[in-house]
Amino acid sequence: MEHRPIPDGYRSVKDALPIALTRAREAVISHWRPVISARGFTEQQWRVLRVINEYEPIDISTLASFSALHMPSVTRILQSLEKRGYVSRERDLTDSRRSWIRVTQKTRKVMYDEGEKSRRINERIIAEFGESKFEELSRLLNELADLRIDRN
Amino acid sequence: MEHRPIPDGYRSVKDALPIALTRAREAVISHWRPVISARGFTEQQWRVLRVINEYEPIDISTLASFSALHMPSVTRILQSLEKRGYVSRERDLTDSRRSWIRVTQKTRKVMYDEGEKSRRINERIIAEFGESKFEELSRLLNELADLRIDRN
DNA sequence: GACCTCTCGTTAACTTGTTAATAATATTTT
DNA sequence: AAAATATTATTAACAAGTTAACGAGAGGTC
Repeated sequence: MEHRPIPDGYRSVKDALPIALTRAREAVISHWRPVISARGFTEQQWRVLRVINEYEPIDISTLASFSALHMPSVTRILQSLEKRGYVSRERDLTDSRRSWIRVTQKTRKVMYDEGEKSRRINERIIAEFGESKFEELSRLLNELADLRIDRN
Repeated sequence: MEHRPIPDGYRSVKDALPIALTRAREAVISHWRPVISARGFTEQQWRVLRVINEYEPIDISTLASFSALHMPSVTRILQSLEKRGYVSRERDLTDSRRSWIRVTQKTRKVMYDEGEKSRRINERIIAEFGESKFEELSRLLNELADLRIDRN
């Protein structure tokens, strides 16, 4: 593919931040996907299970926020996970709009079984990339995510 | 939401890199989405148009790679854009599996009309975040995306 | 030329992303 | 208390993400 000159004042599309973020995310996830899908979960389902496992009991809005998924996605994911026996829900007694979600024993077993493998994958990525660069990247990403810019 | 202690050796799920990347991406995109959707495009359609506009004529595999989208997505996006008159395609004469994609005059006009606004949004984000941090982040992201780790 | 293999792009099926609307319940206002 | 407003979660509709299969060409190999 030949590269043509870019008009002044423009940065090449390929250097756009969203594309760089997408590529980086894909590079990281690609190491986990085989493990996760071998267990019969999607990446997002796995994320939801990990968040519930860590913070249970948790309500659905908080779950969506912590796992960086939209509410409709979480609704669908929970329906699937509940049907398959990986999570349970319980209506709040004082506010019946709210549900409290928990993982089941079945999930705890899966988490325990995969824990070691996940940790190794994580450590290998960090080691290969460099721990200090990893920390620096995490810092920058969080800072960018928390940026508040007025839209005028 | 109360925070409970995390088992040893585990990093909190919320600190996972994919979630941080997703949040950062959302923070950036949220500034463009209103502008793009006001023009009747999705974020991905817009990305595809920008890539074609910059590299035309371009084949579909290269287009997918440059815009960080999967082939099936690009196929669907091109069908939609072609139907609406924003792109044209032409079969390669020597290899009839391949098509060459170009933008139409209609697209060039839209790009021209939105160019100034896009540039301002971009500059505001960079200014707010800090140009040196922006460059450092871009560097780290590209390096992470290009990491090759063996999967054993 | 017949066969095998590889590549380009599309289709299919299912899950998630995205936005808007909706139902049900809580809270606030008057 | 009645009415207006806000919050929690689900549903709906369409676009894109993901994986696998498929069709149609192109490129070797015999």
